[in-house]
Amino acid sequence: MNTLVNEIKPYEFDEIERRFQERWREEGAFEVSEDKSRPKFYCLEMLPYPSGDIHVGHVRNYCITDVITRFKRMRGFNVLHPIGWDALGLPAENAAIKHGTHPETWTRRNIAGMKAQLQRLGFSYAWSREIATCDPSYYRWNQWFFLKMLEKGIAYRANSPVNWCPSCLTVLANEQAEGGTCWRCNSAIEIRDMEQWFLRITDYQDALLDDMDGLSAWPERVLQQQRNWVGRSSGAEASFPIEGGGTIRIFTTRIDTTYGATFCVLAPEHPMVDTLMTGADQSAKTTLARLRGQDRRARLSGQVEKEGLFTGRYATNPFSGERIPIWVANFVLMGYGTGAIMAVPAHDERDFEFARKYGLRVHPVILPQAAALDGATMAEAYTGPGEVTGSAEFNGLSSETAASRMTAHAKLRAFGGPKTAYRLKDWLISRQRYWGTPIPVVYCDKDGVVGVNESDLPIVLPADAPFTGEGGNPLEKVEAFVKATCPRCGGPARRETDTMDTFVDSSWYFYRYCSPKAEDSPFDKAAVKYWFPIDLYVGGIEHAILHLVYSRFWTKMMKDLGLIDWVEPVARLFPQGMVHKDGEVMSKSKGNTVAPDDVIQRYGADTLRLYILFAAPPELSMEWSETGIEGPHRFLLRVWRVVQKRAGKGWVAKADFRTLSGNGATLRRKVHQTIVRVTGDIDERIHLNTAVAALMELTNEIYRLEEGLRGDSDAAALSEALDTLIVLLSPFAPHACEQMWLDLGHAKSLVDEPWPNADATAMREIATEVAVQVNGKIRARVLVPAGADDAAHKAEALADPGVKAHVEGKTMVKAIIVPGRLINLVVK
RNA sequence: GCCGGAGUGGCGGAACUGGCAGACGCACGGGACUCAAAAUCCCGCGUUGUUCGCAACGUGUGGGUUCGACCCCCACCUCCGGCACCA
Repeated sequence: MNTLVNEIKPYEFDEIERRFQERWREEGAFEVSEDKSRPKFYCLEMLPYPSGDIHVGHVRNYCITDVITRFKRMRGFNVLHPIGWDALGLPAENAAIKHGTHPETWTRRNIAGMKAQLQRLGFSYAWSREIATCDPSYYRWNQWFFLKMLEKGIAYRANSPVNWCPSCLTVLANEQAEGGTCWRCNSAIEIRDMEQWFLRITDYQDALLDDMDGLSAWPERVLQQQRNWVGRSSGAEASFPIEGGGTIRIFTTRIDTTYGATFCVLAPEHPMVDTLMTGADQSAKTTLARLRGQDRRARLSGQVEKEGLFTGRYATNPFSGERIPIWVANFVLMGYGTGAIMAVPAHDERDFEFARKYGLRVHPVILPQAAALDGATMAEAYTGPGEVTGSAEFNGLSSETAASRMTAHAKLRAFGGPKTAYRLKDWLISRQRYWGTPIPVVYCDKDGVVGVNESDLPIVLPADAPFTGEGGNPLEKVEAFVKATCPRCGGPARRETDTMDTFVDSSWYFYRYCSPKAEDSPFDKAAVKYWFPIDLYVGGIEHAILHLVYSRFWTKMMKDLGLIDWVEPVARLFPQGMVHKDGEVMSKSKGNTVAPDDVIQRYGADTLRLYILFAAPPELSMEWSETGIEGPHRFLLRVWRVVQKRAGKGWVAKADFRTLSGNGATLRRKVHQTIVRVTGDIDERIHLNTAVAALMELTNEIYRLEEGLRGDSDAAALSEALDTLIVLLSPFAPHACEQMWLDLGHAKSLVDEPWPNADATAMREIATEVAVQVNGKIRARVLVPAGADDAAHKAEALADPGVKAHVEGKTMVKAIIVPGRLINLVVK
């Protein structure tokens, strides 16, 4: 019978965790107000979609923010750490159709379940600020914003070719149909001409790019993706007169090559094509129809072979006066620039490929490094800069100079001028589905499209819509909803049944957290001014474009509405890595998820938190391993045991550490070095894995030295070590630490315990081990007293027998000495 | 093709500003405790050679700069992410 084992209180994590979770909840431990006496810290995580169950992949996101917020709070910050639910959206409606329930029932049930899961993990949320975007008290402000934007012309209705997902039965924004597939279900997108609601995000395209200069704490890869997405390119426009009347407007980034244009190309969808080809024969018309019918996805990705046809018509190059044929071809896209180009095969790869296929003339006008090019024989286009040739008065200029002179010339002669093209399109926000924010407008026979009165908000989703999955938007079938009166003339009107894209909801939710109960405005201006900007935003990299571009746009738009006076919502963005299992990203659709509940049952929430943070740096993907979790669990048990050995023996007041020596001093040095490491790892670098490693090292050191500690000073050093270990560990494993803190004799909760400062004196070493190199190779390690000068370092090195052997009989060229670290003796 | 990021033991990873490569953990091997097992504790753990003192090699490959390179430069290979017929 081992009596020692019986003396130690067992680590009953389930009981401990539930008890402290209950206490934090009762005390409202993480509720905050706009306390101006302390510096604020707003830490945000991307609000989850209540899909049903969370898996450990989600948990990772919340573990990172939880450690940081608990740490910041202990450092004296007034920390806002809110949570909410991105509760509108398609899966709820699909579930309703499948199971015969209501989307709201499904959503509320999922929220309740997921909330319980999050609480079981002990996350430090300000629960009183919880929001759900499906609450009319939330989405009424979506409607309010919409009315403001409608007034300012930022929201508008237009007929245009839009992306239609035949599986989700709704239109999608450009961003959500990238590559021609639906972002949600991957179905191939169809293009339909429909009248839809748009937000004029293109008004902000330059601001979205230029304001990035202020986003120095955003990862470059995210900025790069957003830059690509906005796709700004500077060039020029020019008109090419058509023989027999009209002009073709083209966009180019290489106006310096205009004298080399040997044909023009229009996109098959270009509005002028039909007119130009009125007289064309049947086979040409058949070809055109085929080009128009080609798979848009394949065309966009360049996987379709270049194909085109001659219209039979000619245009005139406005610079050279040259007569060039007009073609229609599938490689020119209607959605970019003007949908028409001047083709310069000698200096553009695509034009070159097309010209060679159809035997069109290749005419070089740029000389690479003054070498001549032959249009008949060149094997590929020359796309670099060079000296302009064959271009009348522009000959001899560099391509750069020629471009600006020719742009000016075009402007002077009124056939063109400078022009910037963008890839970004306006944000299409209407959706033909029920479970979203109703767009607050009515259609009146007399007044047309009219926004509802602000006093009529919110326009609430009717509870009695039929979810059959057939016959379009369920809202259309609710007579009481559709029937409306015109706010302008009071006559009969039909209510809009389209709802908003759910990305509207998530574009400004982080403002709502500042005053979630505000009733006569989307948020309280003073509260928002106090908390903004968001100091740290943690979430998945998959939102680099969609959510983060929309959010930045929304903030800029709100500034123009006079609601705020800044242009960027997020100071620092931290995209966390994904959790993988069996080499694949963990996800519901892959069926490889691990539920936190099972892990908590076996090891406890504290172990789960520690493991997730220890296994990999937060920004890298981590592989979930069933055996790896044993390490952090054993670590926690080791801490528990060494604490329990001292528990109940009373807290030892700080002794006079100046007399400390031997093991006590060694321990104390380690303690204070650990404070420096853990603080830096959490605060600046967010390298939480190495912070945990440092705490493991400290624990190992306590175990190593514990038995050799003697006397009051040593006891005080041990007491300080245990206290510090628990405080530093508490953001990672808060429940166990709260318990151990009590066991060590403290009365108050750790939640507001001040974070320790390192004592520089304690960290000072008496003597340091210094590496000795001879000609760059390590030959020995010698002990050098702290603060020793170069000569003393050198003397210690030369006294070492191992070093002597490598130096003897040779001439000392020089000695490089890095005090306290390294000595390198260079000999010949 | 273009733009980012990365490549370190059997594995996850560490090395912060050019200064002791492999911290911390997993797995594995050995030992203690035990009737036994689990748990725990201790020791070992890059490769090769070894007279057990050490020695040589070693951070994707090849070169370079430097007293000194995982770190900087040049060329290349591989992997991951993004963009891609954007004129």
